[in-house]
Amino acid sequence: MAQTAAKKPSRIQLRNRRRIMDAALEVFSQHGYRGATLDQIAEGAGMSKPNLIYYFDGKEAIHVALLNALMTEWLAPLQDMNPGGEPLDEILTYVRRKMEMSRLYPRESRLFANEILQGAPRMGPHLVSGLKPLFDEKAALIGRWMEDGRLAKSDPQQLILSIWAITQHYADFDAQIRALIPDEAAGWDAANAHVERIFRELLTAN
Amino acid sequence: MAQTAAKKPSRIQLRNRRRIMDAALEVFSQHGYRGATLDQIAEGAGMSKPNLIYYFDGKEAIHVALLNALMTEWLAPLQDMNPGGEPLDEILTYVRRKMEMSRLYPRESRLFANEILQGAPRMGPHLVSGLKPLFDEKAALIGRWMEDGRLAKSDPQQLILSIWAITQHYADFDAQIRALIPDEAAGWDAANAHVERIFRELLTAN
DNA sequence: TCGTACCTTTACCAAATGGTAAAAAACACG
DNA sequence: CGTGTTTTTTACCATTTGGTAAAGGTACGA
Repeated sequence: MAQTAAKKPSRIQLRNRRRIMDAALEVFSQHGYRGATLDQIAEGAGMSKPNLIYYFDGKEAIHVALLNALMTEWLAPLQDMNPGGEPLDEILTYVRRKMEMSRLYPRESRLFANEILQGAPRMGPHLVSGLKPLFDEKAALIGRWMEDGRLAKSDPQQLILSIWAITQHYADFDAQIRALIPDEAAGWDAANAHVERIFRELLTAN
Repeated sequence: MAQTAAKKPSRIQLRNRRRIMDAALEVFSQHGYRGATLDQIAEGAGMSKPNLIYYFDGKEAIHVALLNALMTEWLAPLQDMNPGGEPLDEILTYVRRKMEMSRLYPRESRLFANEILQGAPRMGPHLVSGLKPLFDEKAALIGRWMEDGRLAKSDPQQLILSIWAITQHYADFDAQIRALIPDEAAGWDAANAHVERIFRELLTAN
């Protein structure tokens, strides 16, 4: 049972698992859970299907492993929002980092979007146990900043949602955006400027 | 060939096609294209699978029919943005109508999101031929309003994108939102207020 | 009421898909 | 080397799934 991994993982194991996760991210993010096939993932990972199964208990196990790994990295920018910092800076920095993630890691964003779109069937608990505490903590922090008059008042929870909505949109709806704005040149610059402007105006309203 | 529909569709045909589209919307929006099965749709429509195929040429034909129907209704609010109206009102009305659509027709929003997420494989042409002209027209309109000093200046294309991002997020990421903000009571009121505030601040910035 | 066109069901099918069994190959290491 | 363990391959399999063939019902105008 390579999966239980109570022992030390061998070099080969490490390499192949990484390959699998990589290929799986590609396939799952592009086709969704049910649209992805083990054959596609196996081909992407450069190994046979039974060999996949040797490293992961099955299709669902791969997907869950991906989501788990994703969750951790994904939350870092929010986690880094510093209660001791300058409120506007902290939030705009968060916004910028989210934009950067959408630009650099669109597959991860789409994997997540796919899962949520379908009702988070393999992630519901994770949302509540992993994301919600952080969400509540940071919403409370922002709320305090607003109370202290360091930011224009608005609904902190809604604020976070709208940051997610706008920033992730650039990754998730990339196909649409490219169809509507074919000019790729200043694409990300215009997007970054606009998004920053939105939240700056909102948070510094008189 | 019931599908070519060069004749008058009978009562039964009308009724059954509507049933199928309804069931298909439910299934496709929840599971994505490949995750949906004809059996599920057939069951939802209350008929046998071969009977489905009698009314539509196949799985893909149903999906395409859905997307086509969706496109038309979906564009109405943007189409209604009136060049003769008061700019801020026109845009905020558009925002409100989009929020209303997310609240009332989340399945349609998710169907669309699913298709875009996967690269718009069955919709690419439609985006360019149907959506892009309208997008360009309205972006130009908003641009003129800004030039005339009737709205705070920003990037009109990005503005429209951000309206879509935020409003559709409430439908597409509903599962996440409900996990994070279980209090359903003032959910839509808070969302509506926040979203309106965002765009009001942006468009009336000094 | 009869015929015809429309609608529905029953019985299938080929391909795809997630997964298994077991033998063969590669490897680690004393 | 030789031997026990890890990794990979080959050959399958049961189920699911999109779709078809063809016969049986049903509505409805003449």
